[in-house]
Amino acid sequence: MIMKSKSASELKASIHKVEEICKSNKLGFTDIRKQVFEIIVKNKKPIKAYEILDKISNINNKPSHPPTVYRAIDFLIENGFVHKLNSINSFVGCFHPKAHKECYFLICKKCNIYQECCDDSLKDRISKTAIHNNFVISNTTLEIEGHCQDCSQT
Amino acid sequence: MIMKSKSASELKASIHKVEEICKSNKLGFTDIRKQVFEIIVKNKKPIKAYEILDKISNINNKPSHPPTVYRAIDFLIENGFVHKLNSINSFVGCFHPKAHKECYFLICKKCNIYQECCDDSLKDRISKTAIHNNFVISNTTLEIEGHCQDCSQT
DNA sequence: ATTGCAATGTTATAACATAACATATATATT
DNA sequence: AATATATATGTTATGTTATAACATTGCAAT
Repeated sequence: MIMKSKSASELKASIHKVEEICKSNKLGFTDIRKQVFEIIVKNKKPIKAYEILDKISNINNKPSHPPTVYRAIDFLIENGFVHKLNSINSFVGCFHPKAHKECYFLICKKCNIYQECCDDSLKDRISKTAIHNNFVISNTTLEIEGHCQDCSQT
Repeated sequence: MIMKSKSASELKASIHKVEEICKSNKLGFTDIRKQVFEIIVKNKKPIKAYEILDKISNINNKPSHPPTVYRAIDFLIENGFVHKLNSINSFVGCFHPKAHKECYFLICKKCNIYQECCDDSLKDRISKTAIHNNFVISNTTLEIEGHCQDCSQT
């Protein structure tokens, strides 16, 4: 399943869902965590930590510091609300928080828009590959860089 | 196909093969590039840029600088002789230079040994996923982190 | 020999991330 | 309510990873 960008309503739903999950799991969805989460999910492209830092500083009219942002990001990743794209040191919101641990991404080098792609057969193959090697997976990074349809048709 | 570590002869063969490829493609396999390549392939684990920097400095008995190492790494990656593991900011030699563009990796968090894993059916699935999304791949990062067989049996 | 090009040297700094410790805020316990 | 405990945040400093920019070298082609 593929989505290219979130609509306003999807966005709201996404934020609401995370709030619910936090409430029912007694996770502190504090102001900063909420701010960071919203900044990430509202951004159309993967966003970098220091971009988040700037935005947070603006929102609160006072300079924030890197640890503040990175701690919030850690919390959000740990709970499956956002993902890190290692190949571009950037962060994206998860489309299906708690629905899965692993996400796979298509990242367009030109427009930078990403697509979260949770292909079951792909997931299955990766899992089989691990089993075949007696390997116990804790975390998978699959980032496919290239050009999306729009950007290929130059 | 999976390999856990290179034997001494595999190592030699690997270095020789790269030399041959460079010769026949008129690529300048200069001293520094060769040094960096050997450091990477001889290392049992993925190695970091600044570790390479230290080793280069020692070998040549004079301090080298980051750009020297990063340029050599760029050259080696461009030509498919080494890979970068984005999830751990480290570099590994490629077992099959020029035989393929993409490699997939199992990375043990405990012993740090990696396995290069060129599973065709996995390759195939990734390719199908891209096609299904009208996405043209230029580069794929698949890094599976977890525990290898030895380290699981604690 | 001089021009052009590829590679390297060198200095500085940008970009990304965390350690360590202080302070505050919330929650639970008595 | 007072105290203890844990969780979260503030703050300073620094560690780690990577590149920009420009100077220099060495070699090859005309």
